[in-house]
Amino acid sequence: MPRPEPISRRDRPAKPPLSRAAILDAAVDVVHRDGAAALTMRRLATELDTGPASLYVYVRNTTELNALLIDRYLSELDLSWDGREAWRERLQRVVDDYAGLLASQPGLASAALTTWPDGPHYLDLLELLMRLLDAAGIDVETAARGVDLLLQHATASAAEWAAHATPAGQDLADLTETLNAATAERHPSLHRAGSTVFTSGTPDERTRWATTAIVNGILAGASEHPRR
Amino acid sequence: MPRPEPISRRDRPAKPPLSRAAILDAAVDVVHRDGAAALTMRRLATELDTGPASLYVYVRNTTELNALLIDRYLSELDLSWDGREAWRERLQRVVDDYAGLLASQPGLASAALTTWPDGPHYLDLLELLMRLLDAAGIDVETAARGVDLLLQHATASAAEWAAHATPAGQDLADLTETLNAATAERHPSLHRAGSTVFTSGTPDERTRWATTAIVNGILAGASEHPRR
DNA sequence: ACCTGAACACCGTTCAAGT
DNA sequence: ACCTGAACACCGTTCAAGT
Repeated sequence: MPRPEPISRRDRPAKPPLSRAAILDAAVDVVHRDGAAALTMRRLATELDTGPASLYVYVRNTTELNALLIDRYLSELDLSWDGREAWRERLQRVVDDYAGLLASQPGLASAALTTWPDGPHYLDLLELLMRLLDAAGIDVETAARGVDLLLQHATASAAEWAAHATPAGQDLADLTETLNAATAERHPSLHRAGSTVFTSGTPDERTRWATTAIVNGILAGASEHPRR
Repeated sequence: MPRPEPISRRDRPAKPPLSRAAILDAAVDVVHRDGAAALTMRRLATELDTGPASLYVYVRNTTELNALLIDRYLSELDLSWDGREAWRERLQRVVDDYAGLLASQPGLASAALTTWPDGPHYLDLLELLMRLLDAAGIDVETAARGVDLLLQHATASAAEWAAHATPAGQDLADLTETLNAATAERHPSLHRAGSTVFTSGTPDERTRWATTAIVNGILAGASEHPRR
């Protein structure tokens, strides 16, 4: 009896050896197909045709996996600045881009909130932001705090945006309903403001407004130490 | 044979009937004893001496549970303002308090990020913030956006703080290490700034700085629409 | 040395069946 | 009508055992 031909490479590609890079590639595939929420150690192991335990040889834990993945996604962003575009415009754009990137895959943002992305592209992002704030005439210490705040804002916005887009999340109607409970007696300011003030405008526009406010705040004497 | 005495109430209190309130009480107990990360539907059911399915009669899902719980915790905060304390000071204090509250129980903050707290005390918080920004001379629409941003900041700060305090989280050393990879060629600004700029100061102090910056940003002509 | 099967200790949510 | 046992479809992580 003839030994059966091995299945051709084309039909069933040879199982590639595991490596950090191979794991990250598979992670990108999973996120692309089923969203970041589907990216679990077990799912990733299935994808790589192995058991979950094998991944732990290359990745310390889920947190580290997420940190690596975000850096990987960051590589798709334009993080250059020729110095000709006004710093304000460039800053607005990179913050928008970063928030958009994190929001593009539900779950990526919430990972970014509890994880410092770790890798060369994240450094590129930090470098760009520091350059822009330096161009704005802001001293290094203040700039570092500003970068922190801007990234926090971008990440949190993306997380909120993503959370309310999932089926388990609440939607805007819930908040409006809550606000309708505001009475003229106990909550006069809210009552006067109406139940839609907190939800007017597009999420995009609201995020841009906030970014502008933060930048203005950094410029407006934020180098002073806050009073207790 | 005499029927055994029923176990006395003192030894084994009568199983109270389920209700939203009873569930929330048990949730507070669980969080108090084992932290917000331990608050799961199953754990809560065990606590209430029933099966997890029973909870779904009173609470739609985990998201709603968290929303209710945060409001419950909010009731412990002082949300009054007599108008004598300067608005800036009062604002700083309530934001600090809110962030502290969310950070006090690991997991509460990350719930708040993806969940609008729902209940009377959350309305009290919104009311106070709107009053304070009104006292600062800010128009209603801008104030609403400002409140949004301030709460986002408080929540995100608490989430970060809590995340890095858990065993699974990264610690500051990781970020410093990442920054050490910045070279004078590719990342001159970072290289110049040094690897500790992003981690200098206490988390508390950094959060206060950011709050001040945001307030200044709201004041500093943030009522203009941002340029595209 | 490198890799992994199987186990441990969990999850949220649903639904058919009981009282 | 109200409640729930049991099941469904998952998790992250560890470690003893295999190649």
